[in-house]
Amino acid sequence: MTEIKLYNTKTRSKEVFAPIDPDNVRMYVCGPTVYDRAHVGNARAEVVFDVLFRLLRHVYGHYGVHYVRNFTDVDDKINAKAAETGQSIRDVTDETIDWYHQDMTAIGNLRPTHEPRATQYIPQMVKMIADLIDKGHAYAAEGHVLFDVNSYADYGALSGRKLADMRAGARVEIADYKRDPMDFVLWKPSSGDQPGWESPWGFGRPGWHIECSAMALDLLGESFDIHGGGLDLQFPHHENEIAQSCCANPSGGFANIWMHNEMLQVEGKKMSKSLGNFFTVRDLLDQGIAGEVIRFVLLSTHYRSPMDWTAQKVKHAEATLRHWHELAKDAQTSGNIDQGVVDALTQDMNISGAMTRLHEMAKEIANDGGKNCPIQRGMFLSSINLLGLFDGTRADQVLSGDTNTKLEQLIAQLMAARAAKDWEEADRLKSGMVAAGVKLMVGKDSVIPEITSNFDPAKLEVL
RNA sequence: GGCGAGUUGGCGGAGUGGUUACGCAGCGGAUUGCAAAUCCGUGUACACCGGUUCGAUUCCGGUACUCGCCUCCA
Repeated sequence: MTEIKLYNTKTRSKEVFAPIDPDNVRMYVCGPTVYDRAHVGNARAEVVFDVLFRLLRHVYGHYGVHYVRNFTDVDDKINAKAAETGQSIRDVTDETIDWYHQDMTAIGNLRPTHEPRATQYIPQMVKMIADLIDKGHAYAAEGHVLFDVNSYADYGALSGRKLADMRAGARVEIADYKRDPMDFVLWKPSSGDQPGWESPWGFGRPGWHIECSAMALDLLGESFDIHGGGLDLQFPHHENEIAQSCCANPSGGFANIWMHNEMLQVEGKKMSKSLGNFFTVRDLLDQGIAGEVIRFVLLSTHYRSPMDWTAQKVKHAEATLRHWHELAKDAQTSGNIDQGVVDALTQDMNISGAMTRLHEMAKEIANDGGKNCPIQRGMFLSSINLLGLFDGTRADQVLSGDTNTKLEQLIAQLMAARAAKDWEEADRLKSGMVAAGVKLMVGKDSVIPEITSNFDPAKLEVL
């Protein structure tokens, strides 16, 4: 059995991954709050854990891995969005979930095995909250139910914080009904226009943190293997999840390995709406950047290092993928994956190392003039697939039928001009297509077009 | 204020106690109607100051700088 090493935030070290049940490997990753399009930062986390999902499946078998990624579909941001657009809350969440699936598919992410919606798990949350009250870890006050952080000695262990330090931070809401400023909400009252459910503590809605604890318990059990998410969720979200789950089910232990991906910046700066460098996956796709290119860029930096999204990286990713597509053309996936690629991934997801191996394989194939054995090329393709790289949208798939026809026409003209040694006409067609954002690889008897991110179909029409 | 991360050749970006990462760009060459693409060759870098060591970019301590989280945000 291939041995996987993963960095565990909880122990701050790389550990050999030993699943509780190798026939039922369980992973939970915090999913989006569904009020708007996924941005590139969201995408980074999803891509990272998607590669882990693929690796786990490779090692433990396709049906032996259970990956849960939730949708938070009850949240004040959603309420605000609904009020703003005049849509119902359900319409907002349904539409956003649909967008999310489209965007994730475009960048080559597999669907997790379970995608629970928080609103489907209200009874489980209520039960867990009641359980916490029974066990003396939570208390009701003025329609709220709060978790008593002082009742859990290990509170702060994941993020390495002490309660006293946290209070000194003093950026939490201090309410009269809280016994400690750090106590956080498990249940809060809803007024008429807010979404709510009946509960022993009145009509209300769950706090954010309890959602994940309840869904993880229901779908994966009291203990499971991996819990993932962005580093910004480490505190307070994951800290609170641990407190809730470990207090409700002390013998379970909750997640064994905690994994956090680092944050994403854009051109050296924090991505923010005010700086104007905030963009969604959809924005990039609309700019003609292929989904697999987005994925490649997101995978090019180790998941535990901060990464910078730059236009230059997009260009490099396009060039590399173009090359790889050319080499893997007509290859059949064999399911045989290069051991070097797998080995790199088993070292705490050293995707750069895997890419290096792919570059080596590309060189071996290219050196053979493209006439090498199908087994080698099949392995190349299968290895690329392990990273999910050819699964997203490709640049040449975003073309409309009309554009494709026009492009084929122009290429036929170019070939004819070359055959007739009409260099003037050939140059005119060639430079025109290049100006439209089509990269041309002209061989002796063929011309292969590749669409770049600058592609503008309108410029083809005038040729 | 609290917690944490990082500093690698022109750029991106892995990794290691002693041997070439890799990619891109550049340079030289092959090929080519011209380009592009492709192929061959080519680069000896690890912030600074100490310490440990036969030997450190790689371990330990410190300095400087950068960055992130702690606040809705992955």
